Amino acid sequence: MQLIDAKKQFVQAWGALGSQWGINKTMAQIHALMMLSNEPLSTEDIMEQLSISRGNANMNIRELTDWGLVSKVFKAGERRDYFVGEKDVWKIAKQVAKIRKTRELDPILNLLNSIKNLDDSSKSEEVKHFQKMVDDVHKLATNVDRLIEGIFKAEQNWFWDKVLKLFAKH
Amino acid sequence: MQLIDAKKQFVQAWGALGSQWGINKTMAQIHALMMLSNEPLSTEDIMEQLSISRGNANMNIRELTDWGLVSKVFKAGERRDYFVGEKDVWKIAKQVAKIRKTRELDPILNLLNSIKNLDDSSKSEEVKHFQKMVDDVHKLATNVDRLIEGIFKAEQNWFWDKVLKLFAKH
DNA sequence: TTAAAGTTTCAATTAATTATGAAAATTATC
DNA sequence: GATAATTTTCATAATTAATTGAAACTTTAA
Repeated sequence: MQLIDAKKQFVQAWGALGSQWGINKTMAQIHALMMLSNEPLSTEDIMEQLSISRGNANMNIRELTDWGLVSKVFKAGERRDYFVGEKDVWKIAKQVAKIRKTRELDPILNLLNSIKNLDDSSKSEEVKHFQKMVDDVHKLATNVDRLIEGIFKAEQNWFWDKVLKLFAKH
Repeated sequence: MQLIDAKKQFVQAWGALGSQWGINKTMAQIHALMMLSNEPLSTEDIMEQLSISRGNANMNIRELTDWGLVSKVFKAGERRDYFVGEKDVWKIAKQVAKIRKTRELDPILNLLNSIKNLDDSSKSEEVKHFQKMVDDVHKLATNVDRLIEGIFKAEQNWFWDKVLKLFAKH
């Protein structure tokens, strides 16, 4: 396989993966391009390589910048903006986890807290079951929350070494 | 708060969470209803509680059944189908992980394998960088794969006990 | 200061996804 | 085996999400 084809396949697959996880396809594809490129890319480069409009490119580059996965760089003697993507996949994963935790997990934890105390003190089976389910979900969500917090602090090698060892015996 | 409002909020939040992770909102809401209900629910019940059409209800119940999160039950003397949802949140999480691993992670791993060997033996910086990135992503994906495999085998308490202990010192 | 280059915005359009509902198919009951 | 109840299918409609492209805005440098 040629480099150019391999790149295309990677970009395409990254876009598809993003879509399946609620991330705009174009955003994921731009991210893929940025990961694969040694050199900073301009908006023009991205428009060309993905055959997309200027507005689309601009908006998704901004979104990636907001996520902290891409940053602007200045090229000497060049007027236009160039961008580079974070290349460390562990950092990328952590960053995505951090953002999604804040946006999605934290609100769910708040909601679960607020609904677990009902006025209804009837202790009916229905109420008891509801409270048990909410509590179970809350416990799992809290554990996931702590796991993510742990990941933020951990080093990649340390983390995988420890985690994978856990399962080695089984 | 009253039970009925708390349920509504939970169902609504579960739907929103699903949407953000590439799962049809209605499918997630039906799943929420099923989790919260002690009793089996019929298609009619679901149509009524979520104000959705029969076709929509039917399709999403089937999808949940395919995911192994809901099963059909027979009610004595009743002609229509009733459904119950899995109530064990750990099992639910494992099942979702299993399905998404198969559908999404495994294909990505295959792709990464197939693109890492290029005809281009030029050892240009460009080729080297590409191969390094693909390799890094592949390593991370493989570790995630193993983590999920481990989760399948582990018991909930054992798993969280071990994992959370890992981070206790830090 | 101005005009050319580059960037951003956003209303309008297009594309993709979901939902509807009625007809067809299936299943149970008499 | 006719019919009534229920489920499934799927073409079409509705909704939601993504994209375009041109105008407005900003920056640079002559």
